[in-house]
Amino acid sequence: MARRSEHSQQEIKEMVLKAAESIVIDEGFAELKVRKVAMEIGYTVGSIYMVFDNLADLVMQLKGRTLDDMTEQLKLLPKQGNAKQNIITLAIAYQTFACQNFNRWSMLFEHRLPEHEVVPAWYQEKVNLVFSLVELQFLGLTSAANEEQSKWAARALWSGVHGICILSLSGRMDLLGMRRIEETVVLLVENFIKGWQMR
Amino acid sequence: MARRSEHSQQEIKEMVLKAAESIVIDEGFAELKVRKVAMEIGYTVGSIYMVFDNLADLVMQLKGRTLDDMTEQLKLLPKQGNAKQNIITLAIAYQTFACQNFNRWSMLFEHRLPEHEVVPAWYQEKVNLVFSLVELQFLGLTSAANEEQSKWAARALWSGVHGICILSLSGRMDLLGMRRIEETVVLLVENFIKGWQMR
DNA sequence: ACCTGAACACCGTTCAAGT
DNA sequence: ACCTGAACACCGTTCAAGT
Repeated sequence: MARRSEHSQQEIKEMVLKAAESIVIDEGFAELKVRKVAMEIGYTVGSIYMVFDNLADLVMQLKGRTLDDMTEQLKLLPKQGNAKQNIITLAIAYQTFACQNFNRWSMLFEHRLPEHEVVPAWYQEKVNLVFSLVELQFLGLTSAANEEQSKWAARALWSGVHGICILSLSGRMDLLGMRRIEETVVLLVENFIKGWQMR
Repeated sequence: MARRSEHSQQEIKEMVLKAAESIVIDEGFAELKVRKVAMEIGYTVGSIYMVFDNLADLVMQLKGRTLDDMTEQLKLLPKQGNAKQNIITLAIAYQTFACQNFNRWSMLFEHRLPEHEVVPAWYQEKVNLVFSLVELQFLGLTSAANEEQSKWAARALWSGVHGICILSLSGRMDLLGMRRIEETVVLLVENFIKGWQMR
């Protein structure tokens, strides 16, 4: 037994992440088990702990990848001169990503670090990156806006968009269907911006 | 052994809920275990299953109680003629409840029913009750609003307020402190209503 | 050095067996 | 009828032992 060396540590790490990602996508975050991942890649449980501290570590990496995918998708969006339209486009794209990658997206918020554990800086940075895309557009919204206020407004609105996605996609709102959710997102964004611009 | 009959089924049910509630409040939802509850009330694990189908059932009852407490607190709020002010008051009260009852409030959204299980009607009704408080105020906001549109706007905004609470209280936003969160909530509400009223 | 797999502690849930 | 507590299946994690 042991000493196979068929794959480098790096390769195993990648295999684990790929396998774990598939499980989350196909069966949901609740179905992600260390033993299942190990079996999937043809190794035993112990080997997972060679490349990850523990399950929480593995999950954080997965969450990071999900944020990367989301950021990439948001960055691909066509930009126009109209900042307001860009924000609406971003909001719809966020909601679309949440719908189309529901299990991975849910994982971002279902998973909580064990008590008193701090969010790693590299992860927080990825979160900030998403927010910054909206903040950037908010700066282009009105000339007379303080940069700090702009940032603040962007985060308030983006949290709001997120709230609609969370409550809608958890079946906690009865009005359903992606179409309806998208309309709700647009409603929030348009009215908020309207109010913000005439402050 | 067995056959104690010191408490009625109803009494045991109540004892279980009280004990479970304490555990969630003091140690968080993740620390809620059947064995811990049983020990707390001086019974054995099996007895929990006399009065609840399973842990998920027990948790749903707990969540229902939390929603009841929240509704009660929101209903106690002083009402003025000004619908806009009432909505702001409601939003701040929601955020305050979330802060002051963080562990119980988090449980509402951390807990997910096992795959394909439907939310019980009685629970959905309690959720709707919360939403209805905001919807009612939205009807008083402008005379020229379609009732359906009003309801829609109320749910959009309320989801938004919830989003701010979720992201802020999970330490996912760097601007911190309850004060700052409250200001963010007010920012979202005021601008949304401003935009909504001039549509 | 790399990997195994048995072992440990800890879950939710069940149910035969006592009173 | 009420309640026990041992048993089961299933977790994450560790680590002595092999190659």
